[in-house]
Amino acid sequence: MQIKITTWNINSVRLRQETVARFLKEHAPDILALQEIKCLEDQFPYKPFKDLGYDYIEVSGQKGYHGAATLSRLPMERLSTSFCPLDHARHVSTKVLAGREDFELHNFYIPAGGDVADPVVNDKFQHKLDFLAAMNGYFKERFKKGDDQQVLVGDFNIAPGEHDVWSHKQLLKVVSHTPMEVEILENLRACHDFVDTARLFRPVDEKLYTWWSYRAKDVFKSNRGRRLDHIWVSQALKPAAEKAGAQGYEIHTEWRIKEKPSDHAPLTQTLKL
DNA sequence: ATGGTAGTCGCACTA
Repeated sequence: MQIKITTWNINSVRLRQETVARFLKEHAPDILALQEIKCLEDQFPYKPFKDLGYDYIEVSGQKGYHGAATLSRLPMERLSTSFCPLDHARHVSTKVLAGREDFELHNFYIPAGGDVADPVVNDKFQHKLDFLAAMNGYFKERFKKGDDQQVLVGDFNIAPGEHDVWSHKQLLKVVSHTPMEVEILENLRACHDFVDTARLFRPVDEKLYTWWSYRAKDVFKSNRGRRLDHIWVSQALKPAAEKAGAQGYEIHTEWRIKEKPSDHAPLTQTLKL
């Protein structure tokens, strides 16, 4: 069984619902995890996506900001989780029912963290660190219980590697690539032995980006990108990601320059279960 | 070193 999972920070799902529908028709992922939907649950455009076969839709919304939604063609049950200390709508956790190969899918929109990389003077940065700590606590419990089929996707708002940003040196003091948050994210990954699927088949010194600022004049000419969006799998699912081969991981870069694009490109990982 | 853009809902905030 093959499962294609896409994650995409859409920066307003209502504004871009037609773009999303076009993507779904073209790439037909089994699961789409959206972040920054920027609407309430009852404002979410369920119909266009249900019409395309995404019968299972779980939304966590709030007015104007943040918000996440997971759409699936496979049966999926909502899990009740809590990661955000401020109770923002920043995650949707579900259990995907894929026959004997059920797995948990966690769709995250980790706080960006404001401008100053110091939790003492910047509440938003502290919030980001607290959110990461809550993730760590959750997965500790899950693995203890033996629920070891875990997929984590979303906008983590952290580009961990030197080659996950256009200039390691120039971004060392820029929130998203500062040593403290990078270390905490790396600890979270290593502590649970999660696999960053981006680097399964790509060397660590290959530049990979999923986000480019709106403020650039010519996005790909300057190409000042960052890899803020991630798909991680637990060790139990590593063989499934490996079986998909190098083509199993794909950053859909061209969607960053479609008409009225999000500032993030969609990102896909295929699993062969 | 600075400011550049986008979205929601408004005249501010978040990214």
